[in-house]
Amino acid sequence: MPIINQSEIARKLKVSRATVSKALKGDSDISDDMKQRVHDLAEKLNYIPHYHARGLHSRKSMTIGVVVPDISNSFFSYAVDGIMDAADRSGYHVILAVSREKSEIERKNILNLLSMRVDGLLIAVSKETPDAAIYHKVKISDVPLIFFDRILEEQGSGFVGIDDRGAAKKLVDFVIRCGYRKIGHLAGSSHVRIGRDRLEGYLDSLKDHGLPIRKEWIAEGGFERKDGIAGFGKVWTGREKPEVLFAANDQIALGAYDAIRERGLKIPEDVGIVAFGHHDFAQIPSPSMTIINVDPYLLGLEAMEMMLKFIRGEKGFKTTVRIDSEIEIGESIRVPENGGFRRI
Amino acid sequence: MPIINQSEIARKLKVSRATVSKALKGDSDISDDMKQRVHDLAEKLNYIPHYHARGLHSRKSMTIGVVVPDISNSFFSYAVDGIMDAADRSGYHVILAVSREKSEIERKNILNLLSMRVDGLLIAVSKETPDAAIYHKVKISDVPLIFFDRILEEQGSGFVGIDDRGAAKKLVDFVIRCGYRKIGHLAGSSHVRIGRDRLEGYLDSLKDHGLPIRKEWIAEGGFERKDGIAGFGKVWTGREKPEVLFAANDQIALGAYDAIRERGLKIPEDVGIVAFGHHDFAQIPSPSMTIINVDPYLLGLEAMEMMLKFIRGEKGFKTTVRIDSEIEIGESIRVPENGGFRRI
DNA sequence: TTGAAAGCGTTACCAG
DNA sequence: CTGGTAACGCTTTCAA
Repeated sequence: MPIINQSEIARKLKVSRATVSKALKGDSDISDDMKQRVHDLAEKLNYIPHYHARGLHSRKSMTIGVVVPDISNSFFSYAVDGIMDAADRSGYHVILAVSREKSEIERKNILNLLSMRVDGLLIAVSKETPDAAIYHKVKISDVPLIFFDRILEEQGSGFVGIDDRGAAKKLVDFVIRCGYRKIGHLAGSSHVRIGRDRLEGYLDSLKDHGLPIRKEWIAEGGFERKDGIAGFGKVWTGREKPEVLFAANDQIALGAYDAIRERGLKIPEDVGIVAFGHHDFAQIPSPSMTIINVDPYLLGLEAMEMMLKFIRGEKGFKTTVRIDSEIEIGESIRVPENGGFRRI
Repeated sequence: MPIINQSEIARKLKVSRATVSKALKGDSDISDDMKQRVHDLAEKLNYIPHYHARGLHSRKSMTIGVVVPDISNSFFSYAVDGIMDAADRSGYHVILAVSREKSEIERKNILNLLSMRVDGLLIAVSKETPDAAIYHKVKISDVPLIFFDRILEEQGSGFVGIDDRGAAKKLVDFVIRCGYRKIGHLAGSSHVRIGRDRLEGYLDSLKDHGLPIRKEWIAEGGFERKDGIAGFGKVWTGREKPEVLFAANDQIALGAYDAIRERGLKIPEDVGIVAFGHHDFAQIPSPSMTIINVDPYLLGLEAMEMMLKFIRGEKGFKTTVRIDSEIEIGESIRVPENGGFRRI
């Protein structure tokens, strides 16, 4: 038996459709008796309101479209968690689409969501060079657009992201406070924003503490495991070795582990490793690793909250937000026992 | 500028809405010239079809509702990946809802999805005792319902799950083929289906190989890390120790690791550990662990494919499918070098 | 307190 | 080949 509609109820009750509609939403000008009868019958006949028919009229879908590059990536799945929680609280629904890091799929996803008349779009752009045309389309269609994590330069849209530079600085500051002075950096590519920002943060910290910048201890490359292996090779050639290496992400750290193991070196005795990441590192169990723990859940929460402000037409809020991070101390470097900072 | 509609195009072109509608979907009885003009203007005015208005008429949403208990759980995020891929191929959309393992949220999610008039419902039930009423509602509303991974006894619905029993047997068979005869089991709770099935598979294998069942080497408990610690304690008390332990999941295995480390024992020299899981174990890096690798992606794929058969009204397909698993060999047990089966 | 009618964006059926 | 009209399920305004 397919789901019935209001007309059906109206017919059985020999009243008009309008009466049923009003009774169902508790409109004050329907008698309590009528309301009761309508509700009872609705329950009995298993009536379920038709969300989109309602939306057609109100021109609101109470739905936010979200596009992420990859849902199996724990970073994004936590972010989506945060997004959904924030949406829930305000009675919004979320429709999730996955772009698989392909801008073509991203384009289709966005078009679909627009077709569904979502009230807003929350997007983490794919790694591929984006299709600017689709974003132009979004813009002229007046649908609020907010980017999270990955930004696409598109003026007039909001952005919520991790404070990479600040976090990197925070982590290196910590390492320095642990007493280390010789700190290298296995950087990612400086063609990518996160690569640049993390490198900048590292440099900020060194400068702040009056430490020299030793180019031979900075290895640029990619963000893959192999880049970690190669990077370690580069910074480990000179006469003087760094005491601690700051890896720009988990894959690079993993590669460094490989290289270290291969040389018969030990962590943290011979060299310490700290890395940029979040607590659900897929490959390196975080308890054994000292990381700067970025919180994707919080990022999702903030992104959706910014969206809601946007939609409600609030004024004067910041349209660019950067999420702060916390240090999680693992066994990959030696931390002074009584330095007064077991947990930062 | 809000998104325009067909009427707008019709007005500007001084033709009827019907003509525009037909031209846009390439109906054969519209002149090529007219089609061209309509398409051009649509493009120019940034027309985007209204998905739900269309659905209102066709009474099809081309959308499948999916409910999972937890999207940050990599098992489910991979499953959702599979679900979305299969849906995509057939032009279906997916709306994802997350129940946070709460049956009350699950109930709301289902109601929402029904309100959105999804064409089908794909559900992994939450751990809490389910609200049977909502499933009854689904049933009488004629919306196709398929459970995946976690089943709720509800006759007439499809189910796609992991073949836990077969997989457990396969893994223990492998351990036996490696030459071990003393194999214990850190079981979960036998009140839960997966606990029972994995235990059964373990027993199946022992029986098949004519090995005795040693009750003192089977520890039942829960599925948490602490249960792994406790379980190891139980099976490690007797005079004769097992050579290999089969843990019913990753958390239990992790607990066993803790207990083993605490006693100063070594893996795999003193005791081997194999476990039930999938390749993206959150806590134990899978390369170091021998596991029976279940594939959640495949599960999602199969579940959605069953749904599509259901919707298309195909006949005679199996409504219960169990997904097979593969062994992934890690360093947690010693495997004979030339046993002829480096990879199964 | 209830009902009639118009409208939301689209499609389908018939006429012309 | 094109257009008028009703219908999809619901809400809202205005009358009764």
